Amino acid sequence: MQKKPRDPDNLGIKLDAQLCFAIYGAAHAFTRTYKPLLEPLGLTYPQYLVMIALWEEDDQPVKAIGDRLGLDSGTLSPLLKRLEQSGLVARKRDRDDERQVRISLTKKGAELKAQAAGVAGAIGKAVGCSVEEAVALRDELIALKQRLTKAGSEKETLPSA
Amino acid sequence: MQKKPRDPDNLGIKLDAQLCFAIYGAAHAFTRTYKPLLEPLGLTYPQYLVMIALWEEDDQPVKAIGDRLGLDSGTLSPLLKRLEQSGLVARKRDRDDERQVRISLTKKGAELKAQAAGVAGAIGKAVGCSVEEAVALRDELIALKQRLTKAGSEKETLPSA
DNA sequence: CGCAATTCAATTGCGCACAATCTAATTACG
DNA sequence: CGTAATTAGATTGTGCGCAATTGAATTGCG
Repeated sequence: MQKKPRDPDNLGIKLDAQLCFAIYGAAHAFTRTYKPLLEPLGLTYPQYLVMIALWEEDDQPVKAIGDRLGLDSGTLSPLLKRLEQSGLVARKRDRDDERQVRISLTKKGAELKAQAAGVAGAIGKAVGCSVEEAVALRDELIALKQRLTKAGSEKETLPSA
Repeated sequence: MQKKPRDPDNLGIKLDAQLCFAIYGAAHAFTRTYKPLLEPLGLTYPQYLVMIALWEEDDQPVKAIGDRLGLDSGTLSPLLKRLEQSGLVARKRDRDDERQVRISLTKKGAELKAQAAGVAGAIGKAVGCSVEEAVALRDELIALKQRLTKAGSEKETLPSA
């Protein structure tokens, strides 16, 4: 029985549909898994990602966070205000470049990192795979994202030409 | 040099964070890839998924579509109204069970399927992999989703016990 | 210096996601 | 039969995600 790859450049609508549902479902399953774990911390999933970015490097401008997460100011501005209201971050204009708003962790925000370790542990269980498998999955997702992003821009990110 | 899997049940916050960003980024990259392709059809990505479900099987109740996509009525009700306003679907109460609203394709909605084939082709190129690779990716995503969903419920979906 | 182009952030508007609540219809049970 | 429990769908409120616009600050260039 052959695998009849009769359209190498075309997934076919059936498979395309299945891939659609798969990535869509996986992403939502991920956020749904996180939600109950993050609730005790008072964070949503996107807010958690912002906090991770700040735990990795404190005192970043909005733009840098946006680049890291692939979000624009339309999403980040209100999100950061909520984090500020929660007392986790501070927002202050950069003295040298008044266009920029630098986001920094408050004491409370920095302390939250300890609790986040527990979240990571729970996710490890939920994903139900070894570190090696998690690494492999991470790399595949990154590769998928890069292929999609590359196809989308198709200009600036050319490999060598 | 060993791979020191010192916490087999714990991804570690570093890897957890990376996996977070990876799945988040991949999902968004996917929808961003679809967006310009679906715009000519007048569909958003979630609307496209609903249309796929209806192309596969016409005349479904809202509940069935929700189960297929993992969405509730809070999301689907307004979305379906927009599809109705676009003239792609019709909503009518089931005679036998007046609680149900059955969604069916209009002529226009059914005809749109032909154009969707072109979208699938473009995605095939964007994903930049063979049918076999796409199948593998799909299966991994489905497996990931199931592991996450299983961990979340931890009760009803037990494998055998 | 002076003005145009650029950059950063905020705001607005629309469309998901999802929890919580509500109404109406159906089913189950005594 | 009648009431309780269940089910389907809609509605409300909060929080993303993103395009488009706005406004302020900075940079570039003559």
